[in-house]
Amino acid sequence: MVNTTRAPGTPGSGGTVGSAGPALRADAARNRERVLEAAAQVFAERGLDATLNDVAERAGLGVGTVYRRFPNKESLVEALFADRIDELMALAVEAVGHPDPWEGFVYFLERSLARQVIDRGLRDVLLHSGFGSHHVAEARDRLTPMVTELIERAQAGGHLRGDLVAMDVLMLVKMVGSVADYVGDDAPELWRRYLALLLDGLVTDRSSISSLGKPPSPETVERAMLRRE
Amino acid sequence: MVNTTRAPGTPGSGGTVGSAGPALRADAARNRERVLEAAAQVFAERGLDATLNDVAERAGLGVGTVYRRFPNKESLVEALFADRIDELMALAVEAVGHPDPWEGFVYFLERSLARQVIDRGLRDVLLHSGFGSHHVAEARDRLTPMVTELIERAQAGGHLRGDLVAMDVLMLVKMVGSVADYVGDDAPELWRRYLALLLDGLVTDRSSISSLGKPPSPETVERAMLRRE
DNA sequence: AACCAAGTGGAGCTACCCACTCCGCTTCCT
DNA sequence: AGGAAGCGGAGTGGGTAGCTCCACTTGGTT
Repeated sequence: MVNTTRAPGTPGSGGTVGSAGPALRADAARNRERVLEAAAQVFAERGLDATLNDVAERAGLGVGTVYRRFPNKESLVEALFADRIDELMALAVEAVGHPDPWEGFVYFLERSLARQVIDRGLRDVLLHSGFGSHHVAEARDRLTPMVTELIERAQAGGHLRGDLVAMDVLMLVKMVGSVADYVGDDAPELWRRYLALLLDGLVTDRSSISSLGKPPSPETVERAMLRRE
Repeated sequence: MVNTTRAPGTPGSGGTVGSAGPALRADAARNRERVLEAAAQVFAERGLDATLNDVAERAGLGVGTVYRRFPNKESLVEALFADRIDELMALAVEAVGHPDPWEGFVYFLERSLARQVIDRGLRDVLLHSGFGSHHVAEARDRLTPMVTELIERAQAGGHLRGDLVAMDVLMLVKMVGSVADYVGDDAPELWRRYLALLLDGLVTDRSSISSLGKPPSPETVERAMLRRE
């Protein structure tokens, strides 16, 4: 969902846009929304490599219009993903509050990965930096203590192996992410198979071995390998 | 392997090719070797994105010299990685011959990943296609039955979970690969930690839980996230 | 209804990158 | 000594992506 709450012309709206100014004309405000929606779609599908021309085309507008609202690509990306990142934080808070520590841990991994799989742009923002690295780094710093607590609770509960640390979680997310999304309609849930495998490596209690979904077809694997990710 | 377009010729010294055409001049043959060595280094360090200018510079030669021996980038890449791929096949054969089926399976994963970690170019060739995709696809087809046997033996031995298939192995390699190499001198063996985690998810017998190495530092993770891979 | 600042489109500018070529000069080898 | 093979590396061509410019349109105010 696009953040529509920011008044177009209010001073310091995005934090990035310097100029305070009069309110936007009605059509301009409408187009601003269109740009944000189009950007959300395009970046979700193709990642941050998509150009602002792509975004403009999707929005049915000219590039100039896009650049009139957002001084450059980075500011658009930031406007889009700032709240996405906050949502991840909320997810962590929610997970920490889960009655079962292990379930909370799994819940966090599963849900945050699901978001990244849906939204390739989000994965790019989180895992490949470049854009908004300031925001992301800051988010990471806020997130780390939460993850640490998530881990420690699950370890105290006896379900999670003791030698896992918060930093590992990021790496695990990256691993599963590397195997996610390739496949579009083909095998969109394949990543869950490998998350399950990983979780079975994390759990202390082997009696409850995960059941994996359908294995990938050779064609799916072929396609996965072709992606430079 | 192709030699040239304009100047036919084959190395007298190389022994890699049996072919038609006059022998290379002594200095030319020497330079050809230099090019190959430089290419091996540069591609190993920076992956296939490295340019032939980079290779030439590393070799202490001009680009023209590189292109005199190899008509284009692809032919150089192919000359370099054809036998690397064959080595992987040999590895699989060796692994299948291992007395302990589970150890054979682990051996294969561990060794082939170790190669890819050392050689970023090899990872690119195997996992991101583009170059030599014909060769790679063919190699994959030859490799698949070997991996299947590897898996089935380990499953028959009771060590490997039954729901794993050959295609999974490629995906697992990709996953671990995504987390490998970033780190240069920093934490070159970090990938083993995550391979161990995965293996613990693959094994049926939980009594032998792996001991992980040192966890990554925040700086290491930071750096890992910055890489677009 | 008239006016004009705000807004728009999209061709095109700029800057960059990389695979590859060209050609005057050098080196090997007979 | 002669000439073919080889060499260096500036330059070319082609592609891409971020961004600008400005003639034209539109919204909203008077």
